[in-house]
Amino acid sequence: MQRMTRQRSAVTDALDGLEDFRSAQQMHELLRERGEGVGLATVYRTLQSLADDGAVDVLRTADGESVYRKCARTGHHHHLVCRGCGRTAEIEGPGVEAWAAQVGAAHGFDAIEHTVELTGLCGECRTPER
Amino acid sequence: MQRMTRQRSAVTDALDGLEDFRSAQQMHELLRERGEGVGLATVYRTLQSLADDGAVDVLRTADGESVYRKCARTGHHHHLVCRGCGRTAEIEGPGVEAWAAQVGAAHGFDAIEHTVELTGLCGECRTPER
DNA sequence: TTATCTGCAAACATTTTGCAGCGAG
DNA sequence: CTCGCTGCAAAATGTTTGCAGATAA
Repeated sequence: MQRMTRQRSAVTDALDGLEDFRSAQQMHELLRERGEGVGLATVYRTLQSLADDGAVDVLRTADGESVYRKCARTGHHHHLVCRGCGRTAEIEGPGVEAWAAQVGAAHGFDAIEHTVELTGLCGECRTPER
Repeated sequence: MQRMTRQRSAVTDALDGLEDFRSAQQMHELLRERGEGVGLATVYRTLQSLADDGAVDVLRTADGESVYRKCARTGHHHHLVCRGCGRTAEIEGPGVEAWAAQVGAAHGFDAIEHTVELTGLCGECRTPER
């Protein structure tokens, strides 16, 4: 069904080494830096096929980019990203999972998935020149 | 600050008459059908400025379009979107806001903003042919 | 061998922007 | 009268696709 090509394993390997979401373009650049040249179109095609297989999670950012992350079925968690420096902290939402399922059920929805992303300013970025 | 032009009121009037999300392009076409010609760029600019003012909610569809709806509820709230038919329900997260702020503070982050989107399958989409 | 994958560049879709002219205040 | 707003078309952005050649099986 799917051939195991150099490019495809390069993409999946890169994904395995990452914990958070990356855009297709970021993946493309990352692979380029590693010396594993992969065409941008191939990155898109590969990520898309992985997403179709449910091997990665896809998410759309506020500015219209698709971001991908290896599907960590176990140990779901969320991120807290600094708007200033991009630093990220991993967090776990004890109540959020339950809240999502409950709210969904209350509206007659099933198979609930949730996206929770937090952004803020970390200690170092909180007091810039202002 | 903002001038009340024919185009701007055409857009806000159209929004007032709608209950659900529409894309900028749909709004553009709707206005055209009404005979109230408004340039596509103006529709984008107007919707964007309304969004900045918090007068409309913005949401990105799975295929990358931005959709807008008049902000019914005052104050911050979230959405539950059906992956099958796109139907949306407004929800409020009593605990989520507090949880976000608290988690942020625990990591030394300030000025927390959060993105929470829930997707699921609504009652009618739950049992398709698959 | 051969059907699939890849790379490139051109095509696409959505959104943004530059600029001259219009018009609200 | 003055700026901000508008419309148009061109540009930018992110993603998809056609096709010839490479390649896994």
